[in-house]
Amino acid sequence: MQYLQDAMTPEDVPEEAPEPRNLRGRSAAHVAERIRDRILSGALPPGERLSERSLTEGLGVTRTPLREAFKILEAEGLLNIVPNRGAQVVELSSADVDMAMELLAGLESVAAELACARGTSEQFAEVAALHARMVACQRAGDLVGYFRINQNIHQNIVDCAHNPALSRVYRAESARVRLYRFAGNRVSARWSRAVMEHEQILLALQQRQGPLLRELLRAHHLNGWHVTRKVLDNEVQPDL
Amino acid sequence: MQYLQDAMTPEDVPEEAPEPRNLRGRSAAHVAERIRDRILSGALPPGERLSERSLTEGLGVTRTPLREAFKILEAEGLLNIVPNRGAQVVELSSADVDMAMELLAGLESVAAELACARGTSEQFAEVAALHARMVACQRAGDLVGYFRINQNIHQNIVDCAHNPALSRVYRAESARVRLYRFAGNRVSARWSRAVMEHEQILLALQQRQGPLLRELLRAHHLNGWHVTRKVLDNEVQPDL
DNA sequence: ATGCGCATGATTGCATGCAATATGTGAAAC
DNA sequence: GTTTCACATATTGCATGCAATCATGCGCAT
Repeated sequence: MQYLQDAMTPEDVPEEAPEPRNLRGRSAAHVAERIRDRILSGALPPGERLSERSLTEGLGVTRTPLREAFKILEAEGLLNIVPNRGAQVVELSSADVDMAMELLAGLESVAAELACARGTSEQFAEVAALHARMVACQRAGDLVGYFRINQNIHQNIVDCAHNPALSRVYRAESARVRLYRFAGNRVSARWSRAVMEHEQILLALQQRQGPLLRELLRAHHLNGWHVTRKVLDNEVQPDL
Repeated sequence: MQYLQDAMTPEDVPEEAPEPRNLRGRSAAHVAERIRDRILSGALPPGERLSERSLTEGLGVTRTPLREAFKILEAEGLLNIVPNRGAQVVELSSADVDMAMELLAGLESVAAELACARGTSEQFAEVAALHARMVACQRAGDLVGYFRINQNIHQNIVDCAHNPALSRVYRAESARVRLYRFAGNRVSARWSRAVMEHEQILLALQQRQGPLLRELLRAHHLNGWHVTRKVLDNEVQPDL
């Protein structure tokens, strides 16, 4: 299955918090974060085999914390570890992504009603501001910025539900399919429609119309994923 | 926060598949499974500190795979690892469990419509059979059996959605709160009502009435969790 | 040419050792 | 009696070494 090479650029990786000089006790987490960023940015593409030797040299740690990081990333669903044959970046089938998208849509629909019930107007304003920035990216033809902010908007809506467990699961599952997810946006016919849908979504959120928001998000997801799926299956030529 | 000491007895842990005699390459996963079982059975209670020494002796492995297992369980949300101070079983606050229950209810409501759309009648029969066994446990006063089968029924309904990602997330989140979740069932006044609700749920599932099933599951969850919460907060004396 | 078997080097899995940090204990000061 | 500090002990973090497994290349038979 195809995937989007450049869903995320290096600038997309938030610059890490000023690390404690000595990261004793945090090596594995630190390494996992570095590798996770490389996977999510596409620098380590699906199917890529991760050799312990090259990564220890690249990251300046020894094999023990590296192997611990592998276990973390495997638990997150980003790596497969095959005994005696090392780790490789998970490759998702079209069916896998279908299922993940269905789950994400479900999580968003759950979040919708909670967000309308509990989101603060500050949070809604934040979403609105992101939307404005996304439209600016669209106008400027900045695909990468558009993707990033789009992703951000959806996460922000989920966060409006004020349920950390929901936010955490959404974030993790979203990350798993990130590379596959946004290829549909390469079809620019979809762009303007997606922006319109987002405007409706924003309105429903601000007016706290939970059931409506739920349906809008569900429809938005289905629309977007339909297009994306066709691109991934090479039925439609992307505009690049 | 209180939790249920005996939500699961050792017999509850499915006897492991006949392991390959040599588990090279599977040590960490094996160890993680053993520790996970101990946490879910309550043998390792929330807050318990896990010393590497005692676990290596108890499990017959060395520290390297044990520490890898710790990382896996931390990623699953079952352990906290504090640098230089080892691992301990996660303790959830009342608010944490609230949020997790809200998420579980949401996941079930998403599953409901999918299950009605895609579940096979064999799967529905399986759920019905589990329900019958659960009622038998209720009549026999077998609390532990009742808890286990109840949990099983809910997982089975989710599995009817035929979405592996959804099933996986539901299983993981369900495990995280298992010890806290079923204390409400210790109030036997709740038992008969819960069984009645289950009968309605089963009916809606068999008749593939998605929206109805969704509402029934949501109500079932809210009812059950309300009672459980009061027990955990010591507002109601359990019947034990 | 093609496929198979085997030797050899590379890679992984895990045990162990050493350094850094935390913890426990008792003596001294107040 | 309580508190504080120093030291001894225990525990954790990570580097490294050895054994098991895998991958690669070559010779040999077909």
